[in-house]
Amino acid sequence: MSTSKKDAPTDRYHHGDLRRALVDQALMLLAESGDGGFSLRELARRVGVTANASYRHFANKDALLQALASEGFRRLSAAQRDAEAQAADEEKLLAGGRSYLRFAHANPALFRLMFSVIPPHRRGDELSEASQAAFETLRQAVARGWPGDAPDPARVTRAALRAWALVHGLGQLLLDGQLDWLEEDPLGLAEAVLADTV
Amino acid sequence: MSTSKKDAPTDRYHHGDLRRALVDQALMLLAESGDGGFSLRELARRVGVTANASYRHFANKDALLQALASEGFRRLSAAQRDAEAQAADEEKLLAGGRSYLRFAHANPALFRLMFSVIPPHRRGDELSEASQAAFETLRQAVARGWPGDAPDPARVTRAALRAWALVHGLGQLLLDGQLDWLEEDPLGLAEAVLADTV
DNA sequence: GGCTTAATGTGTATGCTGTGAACATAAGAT
DNA sequence: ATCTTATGTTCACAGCATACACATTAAGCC
Repeated sequence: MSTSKKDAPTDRYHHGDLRRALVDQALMLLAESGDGGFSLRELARRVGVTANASYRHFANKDALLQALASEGFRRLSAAQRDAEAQAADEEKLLAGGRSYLRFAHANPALFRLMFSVIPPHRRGDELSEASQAAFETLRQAVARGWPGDAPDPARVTRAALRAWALVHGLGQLLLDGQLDWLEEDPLGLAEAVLADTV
Repeated sequence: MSTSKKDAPTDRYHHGDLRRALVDQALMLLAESGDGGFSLRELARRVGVTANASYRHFANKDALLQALASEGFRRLSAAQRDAEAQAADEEKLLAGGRSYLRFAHANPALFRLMFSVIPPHRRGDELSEASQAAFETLRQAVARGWPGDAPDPARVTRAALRAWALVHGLGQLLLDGQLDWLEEDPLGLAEAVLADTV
């Protein structure tokens, strides 16, 4: 790694790997600004490049956001699988739910981007694939935690939906600050409510 | 009611009741545009007034949105109370939950405005009051549906939170189009999942 | 009726945004 | 060395929220 593209990223006309730099900085900018205060121009400013440079790598702002959301779904799934792997059998589902809440809490703007800003019918291929994989992760967790055996697929989906709605609702209330006035630790409260019911 | 302000609202320099006209049109514009495509300028255009005229009645865009959100909470509470009043005793809670889902489904942008766009810590007095009253409506519904007697207030709050999270999560998934790929009728699906669990 | 004053709407301007088109520069192939 | 293609820059435009000075009207007082 001496003369390759990795080194000397400073003030050359060509950036080296602008696409990756944009995505990386965008994730940080998103974390700071909430997804309202996120602008392509500010992003370009941070990366040290002209506002329009990004258009060589992303068709428009939405395409950039889709790349970020896809990354988010991959990380969320990974976090879920990790959490489930480290939990005892009968607590795997709960552990997965907890990881969902923690992900939302740690990446509020990204979470909103993934679920609310870009609705499913506007998702491109990469994002569609990533999000469906994430739901499949949830579905399998529910299927594995099933009490009896030979679960009917439709019933599993229904149960997965129920679990998702609960954990997603808690996440939304948490992110929207709707639990703030109740206790000192909103995340703890959300996890407690989750543990009550799952 | 002949020569009073109610008549002849056309092309006078003074509008008559611009504030109300702004709020009314804003609710319609919100319903059309989703809350992204909502601009003060477009609103003013519709009401037939200059873009800046609104600043005589609302300090800024946010103040207008707060007025809309307040109206939303009042309507949501009213819908809940109506639904509960018309349901049998042991179905009141479920009926309330259903009305929550229907409200979300019928007023998606307003729903998002109420819960996500304006977080609690930025709510002004009017909005704070309206939203707290709405939560109180939910809490009381949960308290009245309690199986045993003499429920501990803290337990009631906790149960209310759980119910809220479920119904709110379903509402969010519904509005975000996350249930669209599963069935033909997303609202029906959400209501079915709700009925399974409450 | 006529005057004063406060309420309300208009015009103009600023700085932000996303994005299109023409141009400039760098890197690679021949 | 020259041509091509990928990549970044400049300039331009329209839409946005919003601030400030001004015009117009309605309401209160004599």
